[in-house]
Amino acid sequence: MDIDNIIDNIYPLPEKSKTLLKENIYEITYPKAHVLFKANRIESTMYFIKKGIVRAYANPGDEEITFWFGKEGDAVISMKNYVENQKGYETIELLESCDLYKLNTEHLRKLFSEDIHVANWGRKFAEQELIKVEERLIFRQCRTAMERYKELMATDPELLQRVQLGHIASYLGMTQVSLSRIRAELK
Amino acid sequence: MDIDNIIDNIYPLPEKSKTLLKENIYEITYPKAHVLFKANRIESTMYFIKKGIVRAYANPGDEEITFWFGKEGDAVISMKNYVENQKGYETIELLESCDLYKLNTEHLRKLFSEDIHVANWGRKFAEQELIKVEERLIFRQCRTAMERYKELMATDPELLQRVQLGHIASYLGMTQVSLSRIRAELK
DNA sequence: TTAATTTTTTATCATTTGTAAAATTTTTAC
DNA sequence: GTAAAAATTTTACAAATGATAAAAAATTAA
Repeated sequence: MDIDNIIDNIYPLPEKSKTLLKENIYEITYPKAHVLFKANRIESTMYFIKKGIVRAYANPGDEEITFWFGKEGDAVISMKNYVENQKGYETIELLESCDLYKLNTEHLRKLFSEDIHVANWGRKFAEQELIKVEERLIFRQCRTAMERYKELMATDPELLQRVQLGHIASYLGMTQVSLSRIRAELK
Repeated sequence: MDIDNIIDNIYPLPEKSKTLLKENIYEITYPKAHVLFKANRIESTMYFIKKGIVRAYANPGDEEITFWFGKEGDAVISMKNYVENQKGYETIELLESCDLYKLNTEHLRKLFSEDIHVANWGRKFAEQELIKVEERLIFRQCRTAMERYKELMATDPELLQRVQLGHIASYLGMTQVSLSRIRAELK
């Protein structure tokens, strides 16, 4: 998905504001397994995914907890980084080789304070992410592991094709063994 | 917590913008059990809590899923309502008699398009909510029911004093019986 | 206060999920 | 293509959690 579509899907910008925003964006390609954000670091970048798929995981203790997948059209940010300019709690790695649009968040913040259209674009962006996260939170609360898997199959079957099951299991809040058992039961 | 503090904690506004925003806000008190938002309705209000505590739940009728508690200083919105002007999925009810600040979201949207400071205030508001929701999402993923309960005790012990355990259990993704068992074990 | 209602706890048993280890399949590197 | 590594599935068993019912405790209302 190209950058004009990504920007306009969030909130259509007048040409002048869009130009200002795009001045600050360039394309870059990274190989599979590249790490975009490391936990406990302050970064001032964000990305949009032109092509590919990535995952975010937190690591409280030792056990990786995958809590997000991003694919074509999605924004990739480290939340604390983006919002508060503080150390992020997540690591984000590429699950496939990816074509990305990269932008500098300090520059973006400057535009927020100078251009009301970009400010509202940033507002819409946060609001849309907010809805997505809250819906995932509620969905996650759904009863059984089986129901959570079925729900994912229904809403995002593509994910199951593109991401290895260990990560899916973590994302769904169960062990890989549990997921495997559930899949066997559904055959 | 009074409205000036609530507004400024989100993002300090210049006096003129703050006046515009506050023109649109008034105080109101409702008794315990009053419902602020009903699921499947379009509303154009939001609230800030001056005093009291509320909960949001999805699935009214069927099995209620409590996914949020709000208390002094928190904003109360129905997400789909606020962001997309569409039917909300949650019901929000007062768990105590509450003093609230009420405002109209259509008026707020108008200010977003007219005043860059208010637009950035709205952006900051969404961003801060976003961090809170994502942190809850990750926290919810904590392995065992026991761990989730301990985590809540550590991060928000006050909640356990003010909210009945049935709601807490739902919030933590377990049955009330399970929660009771865990509490007994910890004595 | 007493009675009624709601909330919490306790007990039992069934089911689900986790742990560990081995077997199988798939992917990667040479 | 083959060997090594990684990912997935399977199995057996243990632990955690859920469902249900009923008792105890706490709260609310008359």
